[in-house]
Amino acid sequence: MVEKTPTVYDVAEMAGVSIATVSRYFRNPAAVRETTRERVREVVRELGYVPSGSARGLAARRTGTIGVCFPSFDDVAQIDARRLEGGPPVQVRVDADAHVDTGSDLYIAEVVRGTEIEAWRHGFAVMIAVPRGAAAHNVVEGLAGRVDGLVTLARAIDADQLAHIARRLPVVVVAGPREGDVYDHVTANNHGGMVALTDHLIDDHRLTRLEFVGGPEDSPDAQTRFEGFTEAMLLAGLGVPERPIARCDFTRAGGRETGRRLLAEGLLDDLDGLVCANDQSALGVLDELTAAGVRVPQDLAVTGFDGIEASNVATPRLTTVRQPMVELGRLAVAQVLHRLNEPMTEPTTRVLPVEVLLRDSCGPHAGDVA
Amino acid sequence: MVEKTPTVYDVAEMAGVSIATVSRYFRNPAAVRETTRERVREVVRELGYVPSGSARGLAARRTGTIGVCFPSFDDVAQIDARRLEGGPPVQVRVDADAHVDTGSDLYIAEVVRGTEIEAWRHGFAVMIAVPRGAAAHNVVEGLAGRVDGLVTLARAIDADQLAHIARRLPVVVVAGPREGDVYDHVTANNHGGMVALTDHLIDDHRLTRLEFVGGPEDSPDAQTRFEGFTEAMLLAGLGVPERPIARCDFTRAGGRETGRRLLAEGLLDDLDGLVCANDQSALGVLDELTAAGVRVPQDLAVTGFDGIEASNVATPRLTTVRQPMVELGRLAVAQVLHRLNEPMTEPTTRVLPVEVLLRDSCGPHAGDVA
DNA sequence: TTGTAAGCGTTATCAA
DNA sequence: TTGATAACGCTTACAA
Repeated sequence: MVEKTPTVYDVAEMAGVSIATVSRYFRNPAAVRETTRERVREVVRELGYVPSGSARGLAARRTGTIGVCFPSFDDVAQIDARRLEGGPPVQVRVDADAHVDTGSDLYIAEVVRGTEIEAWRHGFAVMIAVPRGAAAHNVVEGLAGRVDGLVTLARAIDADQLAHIARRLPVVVVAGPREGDVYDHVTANNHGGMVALTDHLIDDHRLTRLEFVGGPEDSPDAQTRFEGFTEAMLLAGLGVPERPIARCDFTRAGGRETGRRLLAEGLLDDLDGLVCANDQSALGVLDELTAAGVRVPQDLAVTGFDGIEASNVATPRLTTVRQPMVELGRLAVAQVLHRLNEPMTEPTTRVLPVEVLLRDSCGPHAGDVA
Repeated sequence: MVEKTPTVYDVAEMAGVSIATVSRYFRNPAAVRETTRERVREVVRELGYVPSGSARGLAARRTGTIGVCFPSFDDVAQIDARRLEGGPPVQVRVDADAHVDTGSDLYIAEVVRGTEIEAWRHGFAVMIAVPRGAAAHNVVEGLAGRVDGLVTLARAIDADQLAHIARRLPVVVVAGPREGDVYDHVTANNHGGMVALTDHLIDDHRLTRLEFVGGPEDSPDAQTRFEGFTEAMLLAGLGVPERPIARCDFTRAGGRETGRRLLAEGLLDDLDGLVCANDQSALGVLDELTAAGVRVPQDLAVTGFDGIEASNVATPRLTTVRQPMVELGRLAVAQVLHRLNEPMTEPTTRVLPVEVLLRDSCGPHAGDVA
């Protein structure tokens, strides 16, 4: 950003054409004579001209970008404190314990990736924003003002503000159940997946004493999965726990903490299996069980939910339910785009299929299923 | 987007103030009398007013957003083909083989996460775009026109175009070496990390017959790591391979393919260890070695690079070099913001420290190191 | 195929 | 503390 920023006027003048022609050169090159086009191209190169997205958006009344909002699980204060540099260029250390420090949410990363892919397919860009901290409202408002439509994960934006911006642009909620709202929803079949998984444990492995490790209290996904679990237990005539035997925050560190607690309190002694609300927490539980000498699946079955890559690398490989995370993101964007054209149709709810992946952490498979 | 979009004019009229006051209400509320503020607030709520980011950006000559560009490793054609819906709501299947289908690049996800965090800290939004397919140029141009500065991963944007847009806004390149360019660079200490890791294999484990599994030909990171490896070998007086024993594309699937090939061709028979250019490929190699009955680390040591979570879940746990991925993203944004204020200073190169994590895949540790 | 000109919805300067 | 008003850089009829 060294030189004065050139505008259409500069290009037009230098190329000896009108600004309309310069605009056409970018928007609809075919409508410009070959020789003219060449002249404009030359000037654009020479001047280093880049069209202003703001001016474009203002004039055309569309930004060509989709907003994506998701909740943050990182500790803001901690982020603030962590310094960016310093220390020796290379540090060597024995990483004896499988410590965990990544707060990265693979699930969100995949959904975001899906939104980017679908947006790209339609020539849209993606703008991401995380409403955390005191300025959360401003973050969302800024985002809303800069995009043509918004995809938001459940719990990222408070209901009032969401209602406010939904008056101005299409909003699609990912992974949240409809709660009396009027937005389009895209979600995975959490309920069905968990029922099928629990059925498998009960029917094929003959496990009867099962408990559920829950997620955050306010996670609709975690809640739905718990309901799927209890429904399957109920239908099998088994005792149904009123609540999860424990809750954790969907992170692996949280899972380990939970694992330690359950072990310490002897809560696993009469158990056949632990059904966890997501993969990360299941992996954490697994860490602790293994460390404590509990054999999985022989002594205790453990299952996850999501189908992140780590679940497929763990020992034992984790039986889980794969959510189509990329597809969730893609479909959400597709729906935003659809509603941009068809504003007045009824709000929709799309439920994407899931896949129960039977691997090693629930016991040996009698044979192929389904 | 049902109602007519209200503007400052509508708000101003309805609140009985000028548009300037409405603008102030948003930009600098303290400069508006409390009672006036209340009146505007009321109207904004009532009208469902959301300020236009485009108009804002145009008038203020800054967008308040940072662009982030990264290369795509997904197969575009495949993306296009994959359908979004259909199939049974739940499918149950025995996932006997540790198949791999996720093309997600954890490294990129973490870097992007870092950019978002740092941008957020400064009140900026992040716009992401992937220049893939035929319209790659347009994607980048669109991005460049809509942001105040740009962070790009190496290889995402072609040199000509990068030079073009760098005339208009600050550009910071992540994970690419300076190649005669004038951009700011942020990178991890690939070289030092690999030297330290290789030294460890040689000095502490007494391994002498080592080979390197490379990454994509055009990856500067992969190249730098290979050089670190050969340098360490050379200094130890060991035979230095001219080139990697194999190359793969940084994916786990690619690693498995490589593993199979090496096994089939008997290339591992006289080897002590395999140093891989990244974690994903190391995990893939590990998959195949384990399947073939090769014991790691007893028969053969295997190491990775990156420090993604899966490397810490694998059996054996993968010895690797952890890159500060989030910090790379954060620092890149910080640098863009810095240059926005200080346009005329010399281009900088920041090299972030790495951490060699000694785990199980290189053999038992004699004791604590460093 | 090209040009003219009227917006698009803000911010910012200056004056009141 | 508030108001007029001139940019800001483009798109898009409409006319030529």
